[in-house]
Amino acid sequence: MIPLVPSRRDAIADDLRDRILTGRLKPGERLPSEAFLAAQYMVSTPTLRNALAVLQTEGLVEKTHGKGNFVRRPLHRITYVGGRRTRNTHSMDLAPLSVTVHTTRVRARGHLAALLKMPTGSPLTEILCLGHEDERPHSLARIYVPCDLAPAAALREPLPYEGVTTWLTQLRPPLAEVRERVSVRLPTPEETSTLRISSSLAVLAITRQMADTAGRVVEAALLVLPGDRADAVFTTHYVIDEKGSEG
Amino acid sequence: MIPLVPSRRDAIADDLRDRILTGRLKPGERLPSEAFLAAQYMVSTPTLRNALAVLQTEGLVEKTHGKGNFVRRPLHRITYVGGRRTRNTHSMDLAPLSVTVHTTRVRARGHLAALLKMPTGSPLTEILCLGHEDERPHSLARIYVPCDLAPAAALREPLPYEGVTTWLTQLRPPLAEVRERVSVRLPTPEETSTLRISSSLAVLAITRQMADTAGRVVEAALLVLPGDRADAVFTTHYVIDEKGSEG
DNA sequence: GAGTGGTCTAGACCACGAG
DNA sequence: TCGTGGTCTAGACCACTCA
Repeated sequence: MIPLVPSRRDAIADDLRDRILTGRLKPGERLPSEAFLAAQYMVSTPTLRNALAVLQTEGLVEKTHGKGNFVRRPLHRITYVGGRRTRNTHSMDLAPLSVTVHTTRVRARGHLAALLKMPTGSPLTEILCLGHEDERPHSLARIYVPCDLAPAAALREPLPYEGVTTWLTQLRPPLAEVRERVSVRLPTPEETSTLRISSSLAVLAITRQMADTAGRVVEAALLVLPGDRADAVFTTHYVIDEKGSEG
Repeated sequence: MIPLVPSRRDAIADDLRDRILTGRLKPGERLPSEAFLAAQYMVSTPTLRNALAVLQTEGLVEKTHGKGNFVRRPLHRITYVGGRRTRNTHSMDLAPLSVTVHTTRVRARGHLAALLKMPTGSPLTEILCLGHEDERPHSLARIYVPCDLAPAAALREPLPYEGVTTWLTQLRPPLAEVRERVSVRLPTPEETSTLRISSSLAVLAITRQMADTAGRVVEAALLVLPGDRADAVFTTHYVIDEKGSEG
């Protein structure tokens, strides 16, 4: 299974990775040009480029056309905390990030309508949250709320992210259930440019559905967390119960 | 952002993808040879191979050295259900799969010891579960249990997967908490060959920690679910409570 | 041995970024 | 304009599978 003669590409990728991880190539630093590196490793440019592609999908190298290849300044790893969205411990989603918020009016369509259990065309407030870590985009969240629960008038003026979440929790009825579906996929071209990530860097996509005690879906959210900088944690507590029901 | 002249590679990938998704190329079918396709699209072989690489990371094409390229027979999408591991609804993990189980004795080391909150070197029973869908490997689970909770003697003879899980739930004290950490990463070379997936197909890696009412970790599990065939769902219910404590 | 994919070469030409 | 990366070519040679 493991090739006896490791490919030149992998050997070069291993060497560069090592130079990055041990700090011999520093975050933000520009790598020598591809032509130079190719000469140094005595390979052709396509081979060297393949090696860089490996490091790019690992999130270690960032390529910029016309400028050069750079050691990626590692972003802080965020832990998305699922569930536990209560009055005290509300939404730790993107906590250590500075988040820019943009709200618009949209209409439910397709998948989104189904998530919210509303008919197609229902008016929604879309809250687009883009998390930044010192100017660099980190993660993305799109939150959808039925209009009657989030009057757009109140969102005309920009709010900080915390403001939005507390405002939302105040407005809506108490939650009874949060359902979060986690999947892995490649970013859409739009996400690739918004988050400035490689199109080959997989993301954690979380679809969150929150329902009140009446079973009404009061919020749907689509979260996009690039895999090189985010995990998600879910904790389930059990009520000790002879019948074995869930906690 | 979007190139005005789409690359030949992407155009070819788009065309082949379309032929696969519309069924003009059928699951399991062998594609024409790369040389033939290259001639057909009038590109060089590396360009054609790049197009196939795109489809490979999307999980649509499976390459086999010396045999050819095949349209991947899509595996059923599995939904891993987090939490809710109770007497009634126990472990739906790999439900529709046939699972082969292999148990061994190992010793806790590094990350694993920390997960189990046991000193390095503590004896463990490792239960290796490989889920199959008609002969093809699907997903992978490695479950670790302290030896006193899982006498290896009882596992000498092979058990079906359901047998193992019910046996485990019977043996151990009632659970109080399940903690699941979800992350995205590329498969290790070992996982690549075990699961027969492309090394560029990202996987959902779930680290599961189960504790009893005394806070003892009675199980740690490392689950590997290839991103093209698995999601995970977590549901949190709230106890309505004026103090806002969690459910 | 015939046919297949896997890797690599040594260039060419284009597109982008900065001065 | 110059240096950079992005894409592509037309082959070469090796490794694997199957008859």
